[in-house]
Amino acid sequence: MQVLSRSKRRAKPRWQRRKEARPGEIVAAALQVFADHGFATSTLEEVARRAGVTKGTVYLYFDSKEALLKSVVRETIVPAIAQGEALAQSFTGSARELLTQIIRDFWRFLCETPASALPKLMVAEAANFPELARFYYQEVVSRGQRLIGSVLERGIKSGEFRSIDVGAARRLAIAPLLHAANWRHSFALCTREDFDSVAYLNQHIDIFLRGIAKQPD
Amino acid sequence: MQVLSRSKRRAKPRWQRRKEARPGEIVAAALQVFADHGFATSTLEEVARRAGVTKGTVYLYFDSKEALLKSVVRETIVPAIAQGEALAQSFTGSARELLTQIIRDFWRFLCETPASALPKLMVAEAANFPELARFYYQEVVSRGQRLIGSVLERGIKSGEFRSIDVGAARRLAIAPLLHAANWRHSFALCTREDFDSVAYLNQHIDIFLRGIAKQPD
Amino acid sequence: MQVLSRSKRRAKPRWQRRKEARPGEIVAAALQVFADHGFATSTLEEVARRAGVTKGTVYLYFDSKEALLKSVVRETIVPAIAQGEALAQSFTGSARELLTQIIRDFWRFLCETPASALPKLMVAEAANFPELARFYYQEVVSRGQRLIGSVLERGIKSGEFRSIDVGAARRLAIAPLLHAANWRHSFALCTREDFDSVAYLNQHIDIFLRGIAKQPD
Amino acid sequence: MQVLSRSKRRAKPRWQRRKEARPGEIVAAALQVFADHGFATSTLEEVARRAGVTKGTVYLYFDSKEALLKSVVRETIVPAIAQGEALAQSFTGSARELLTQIIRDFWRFLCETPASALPKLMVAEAANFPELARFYYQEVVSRGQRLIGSVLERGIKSGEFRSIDVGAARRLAIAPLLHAANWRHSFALCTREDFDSVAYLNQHIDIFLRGIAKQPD
DNA sequence: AATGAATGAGTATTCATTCAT
DNA sequence: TATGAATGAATACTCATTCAT
Repeated sequence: MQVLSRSKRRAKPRWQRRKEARPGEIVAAALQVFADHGFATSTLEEVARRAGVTKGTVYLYFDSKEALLKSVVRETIVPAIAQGEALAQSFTGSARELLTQIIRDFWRFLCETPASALPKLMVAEAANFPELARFYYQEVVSRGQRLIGSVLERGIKSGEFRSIDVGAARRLAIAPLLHAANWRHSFALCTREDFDSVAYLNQHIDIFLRGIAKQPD
Repeated sequence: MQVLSRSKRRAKPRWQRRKEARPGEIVAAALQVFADHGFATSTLEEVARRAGVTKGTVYLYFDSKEALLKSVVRETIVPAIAQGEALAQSFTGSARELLTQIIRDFWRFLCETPASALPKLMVAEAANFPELARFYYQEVVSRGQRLIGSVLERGIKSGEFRSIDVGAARRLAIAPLLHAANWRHSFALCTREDFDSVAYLNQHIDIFLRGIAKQPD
Repeated sequence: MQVLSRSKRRAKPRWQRRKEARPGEIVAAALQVFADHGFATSTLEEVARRAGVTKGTVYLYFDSKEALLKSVVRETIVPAIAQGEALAQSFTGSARELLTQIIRDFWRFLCETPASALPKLMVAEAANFPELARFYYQEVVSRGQRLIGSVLERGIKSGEFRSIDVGAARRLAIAPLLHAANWRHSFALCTREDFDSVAYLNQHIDIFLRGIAKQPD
Repeated sequence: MQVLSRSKRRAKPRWQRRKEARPGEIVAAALQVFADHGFATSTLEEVARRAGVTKGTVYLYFDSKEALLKSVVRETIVPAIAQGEALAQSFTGSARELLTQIIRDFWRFLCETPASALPKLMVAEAANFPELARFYYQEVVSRGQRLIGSVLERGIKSGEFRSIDVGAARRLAIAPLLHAANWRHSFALCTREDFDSVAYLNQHIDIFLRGIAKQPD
């Protein structure tokens, strides 16, 4: 009797209780799916399938499709910016080196993690979800701009950089990276043209640093 | 008598017959609507309303929502690239001046016409409409890259520019413009932060030209 | 001046005034189209195209799609029944010969004219257009039944036929013809199986006459 | 407390979960609705309503309206033909008796089950759905014809029947039954004329058997 | 008399969301 | 906790019908 009931309970559990692991898996799946099709075109069915659960389960952890998107944005971004800020605080070398470092870190983050899809997603959905856009703007864009801006100012003060318009330049430092991330999630899918990302990044850093340098190399 | 003649020359006919004007108006309306909500979220109802017609009329001129998107892309883009190419051919000044000119022209096109929404649209929908993406890539992106690339090479030959990686640099010349266009159609909607586009463009040209210059200014 | 205005008026008349011919052509086209796709699935666009006019012209002569169907039924059927009735009145031979003649005439009418599509059409649409069905029932079905019935009764009186149930038998005389017409407009389209209609008709007449004959042949 | 428990065991749950029962109910409802209005004119809304579900539920079980029609045809027909074939195999009496039996069985099937709508449906939609028509032709019409044909041949060999054209005669044996089924779903709806189906069937069997008999009764 | 551009009501289909199991 | 059957609102698309030309 015992044995039977045991084998019944254990042989094939209809589902697993994994309260802790689920949300993260679902968010990861959602990021992928949203990246592939865009938010509106993605179905929760596919998100669920990729997370290895069913539609209903998604609603166990997220209130709505939009809430899921918010979580995707939040969770994918949170770890990234703070790291850059910490680096800037503790860094002792030249502004030039710091800027290079930050750009490379951001690049690695953008290229080597699934986060590369976020810029595309946010640009596409900002108009549809203003609140989310504002959150992203404040927690990511704005902080990122301040970070880059502070480094530029540090370099101007130290005499490494020319006295440039920091408000514009901090955007210019990042724009090529966002462009590359967008590319990867759009035209890269339909061309075999190679985007040599290492050369591209080096070129950007090289041109940008020369462009803002006080003394020519 | 009065009544009859009155009803006969009605003050406002229910609709007008404007075969030539319609398609253009619908495309223009569609560009706006798609720019605002993205393709998937836009309804043909709203496109029609904004074009001053009814849904049925849209289908008189376009086979499907997707076909409408294609027309939007085609008609908004075609006139732009050719103009740049013509300029490059006829230009007699320095590469530096030509590059500046092309970037400014492109900027004006991107900022002062509704075309500014296209980069966002294409990045968002490329994965969903590979054929359209390929068209855009070939007719716009690729031609634009070749154009910029040829100017860079001209400058390298003439000794104005350093011997840079043209494949990467031609992207870097444009990336900030695309970034600004995307910004305008996303975060600009939910921040009051001013994006001083004139300063931004000048700064980009300045930094980029210094960055690729052979002799420091 | 005169010449010019003349050549203008005559060179290419935008359309022809053919008030008399149009309705018939449209009805004929409609019968074909309805026969091919059924009533609901047919579009007035196609009817018009096949009649060599445009949609608007159809509405010049017919109030609605349904009215067009009515005209199709009326015009295709009216000439047929009366002819049979006339034959019966003037016929002087045996009932057997008369029945054979009527069946063969009806068969020819059903096989050699576009009318063969009508039984299918009426069966399919009777529920949707009760008034039309009633009209068809009264003007075609009922009259046809009475005609056949009278011939059968004539034969019973004359001792050629057994004393059969005329109400049923008059249907049985016609059913195989209707079946063949339906076949032609349905399964015949998707099978290469040959339907030898001559043998089929002869067989029917042969079996039916033997079946109702008083004296075996 | 009361309120809570009340709301908890609600008297009537908004819907029931009946995965097994649904498809059959929907198919049954669809057959009725299609029979009433024809395929094109029927709405899934009405099918759903008659099945006691909502539109969405129909799509849970059937891919499209057309797929639903296919299921209707398949499920309504499958059980019918095989029964006749089995009878023919095991039957030991005369061909005459067997033929009578098969015709009566088919008649009962056609009159006492919802299947009576199928001939009308198939004739009406064959042109629009050739693949479905082919399926129906092969699985129903063709098998039915072979069945009747084999009985006729058996009777010819045994000397019960004359040496008739079997290809035509097997159709003639069935045509009156199909005609009656069509009648029921068309003109029967708009006439009060009584179709005495028992007398009709008996008359058909009587006439047909006499018509093919070798020796007159 | 004829056209065909414009309309707008109607419907199949999808999918986020709910909830009985 | 997990499922997935059931819902119903939303929308692309069609086409009979109208009417300005």
